[in-house]
Amino acid sequence: MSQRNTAVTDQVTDCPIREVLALIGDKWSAQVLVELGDGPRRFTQLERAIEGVSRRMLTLSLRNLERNGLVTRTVHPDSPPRVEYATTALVEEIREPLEALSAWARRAAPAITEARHAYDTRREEPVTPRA
Amino acid sequence: MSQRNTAVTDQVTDCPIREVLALIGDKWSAQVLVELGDGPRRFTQLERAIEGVSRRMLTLSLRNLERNGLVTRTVHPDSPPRVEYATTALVEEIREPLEALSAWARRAAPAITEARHAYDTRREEPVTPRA
DNA sequence: CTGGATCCGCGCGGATACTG
DNA sequence: CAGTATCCGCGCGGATCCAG
Repeated sequence: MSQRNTAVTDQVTDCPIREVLALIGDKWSAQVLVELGDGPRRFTQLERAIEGVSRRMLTLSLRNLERNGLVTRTVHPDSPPRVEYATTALVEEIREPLEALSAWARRAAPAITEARHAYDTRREEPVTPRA
Repeated sequence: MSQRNTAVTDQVTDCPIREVLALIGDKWSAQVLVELGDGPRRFTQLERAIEGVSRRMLTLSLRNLERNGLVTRTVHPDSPPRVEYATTALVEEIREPLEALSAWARRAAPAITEARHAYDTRREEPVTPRA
């Protein structure tokens, strides 16, 4: 079974939000779901769409999503091989809150940047009074 | 500055959902926000409420949340020291989608467990036909 | 009580090469 | 095209000790 696909998921505690993170909280899975939101995609399409992902990690992410019932994998008996991934009904149920979080991220970005700057400068000044 | 509090956050790509994960996608931050959802809490209260968290990670998580403007830290000049943490208005805006995700996690749990089981057995049988 | 400092293991994830 | 196999660095996070 190569690389243990039970990696991210399985047991956590019993905090629901932790369960969600266990499902899509790794580096690429959430973005995969986003890409699949516009309809089924082939492996290479995903690879190109998701900037910076390696084939290895894309495969692992897709395997996990598939194992947890969030993504389906259908192999078309063509040559060259042709595999399509798609989201399941389970994912539809979280599309909306996920969109809400995305929208919030965009809206809050300036405030967050400012908060970071404020925090950082607030912690630097006491160290180097002048300079 | 000790341990680089820029750990999780800062630059990612430009996928909004990745930004959210960068903010609260680490092991404990989301759960901290959940605990603070019922009102301000002291450090030790959080430590006890969040099963399995170490003082170190709780501190780091709180520092990150504070730095990104999601949590406030107020020190009451008492002896022994008394520090209270609370969520900011920024967090209020995502309480609802976060709740939605939590609710979904609870609802979907059986389906996910079943999907895992189906996937696992489906992958084991071809290996050991009998046994 | 509320942390900070240090040490360290382990697993995520990147790079690369190989395959049906 | 759609993966798999192997190697490996690095950073997350746990354990422990110390401090105001």
